[in-house]
Amino acid sequence: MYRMTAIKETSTIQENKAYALAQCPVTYVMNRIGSYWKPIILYNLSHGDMRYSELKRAIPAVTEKVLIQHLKQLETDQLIIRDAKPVVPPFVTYRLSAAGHGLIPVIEAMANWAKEAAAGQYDVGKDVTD
Amino acid sequence: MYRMTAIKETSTIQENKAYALAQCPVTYVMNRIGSYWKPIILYNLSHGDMRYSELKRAIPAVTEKVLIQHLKQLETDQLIIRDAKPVVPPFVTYRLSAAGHGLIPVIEAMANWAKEAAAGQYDVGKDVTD
DNA sequence: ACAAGTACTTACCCTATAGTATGTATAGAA
DNA sequence: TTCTATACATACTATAGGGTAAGTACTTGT
Repeated sequence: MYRMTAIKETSTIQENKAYALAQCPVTYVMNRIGSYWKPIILYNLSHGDMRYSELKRAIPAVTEKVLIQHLKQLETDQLIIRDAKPVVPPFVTYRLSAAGHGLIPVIEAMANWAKEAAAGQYDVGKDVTD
Repeated sequence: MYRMTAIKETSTIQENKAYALAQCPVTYVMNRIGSYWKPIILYNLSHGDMRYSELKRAIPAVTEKVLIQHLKQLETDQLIIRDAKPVVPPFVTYRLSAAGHGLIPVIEAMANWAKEAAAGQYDVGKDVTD
């Protein structure tokens, strides 16, 4: 059998992931907001509280199942806070928690990069010399 | 049949995604670095050029197939540059492109948040099981 | 009476991604 | 000669996540 690194011989992938997480701070972040939709949801909430239906309309490409699924996960991960008023029809708002607010610089940096890219700042062929 | 919103009646999901992309800058970013491993790869490259084998050792949790797959994709997306010296054994280095460098603030913001969270600044991770 | 709006839930399916395990070319070292 | 290292490639499988469609509870408006 081919000789591999020690960690692959003795550990499962989950254990490898735990190891990588301790070594790399970005890995830690990806385990929190590493899905496709989560940063998009957080981006929308960064402008202020939103009702469930507002989020739905703001992100029409996401299905209801996936949206609610991610909202639940974000709530469990303490990144957002769900506020449900006991009325009919339901009135539920979502907002960023303290930890969620802490992610705004990440989201802002993403938005900035997208705007720079859209403005053609990173054109094909450009290289970096440092 | 249940009455749905206009966009769902007339558009495919791909079209919905394209629509969301035009509306939301974060969506644009997620289409570039939206996988689990890409930000982790970029984080490693942000400290300097790396050979393929160095990346492999730096991120032991990722399999070779997935690593090379993402490197190819990042290269296609103009975020990294592959440099292969015509020697045996092969000597291939990867480095950030201009656009890749532009993403460093995003990666840095992620790393910062992780460090703050690890320092207990957001009181998360205590009652959350990953 | 019945549709409409709200915030979900659930069952089922399907595909994209990830993981496993192997193979390949080349040349110098042992 | 066989081994090792490099930087991949590839076939095959597994699973997690996402998509579709429909249902639920409750009340106000027509």
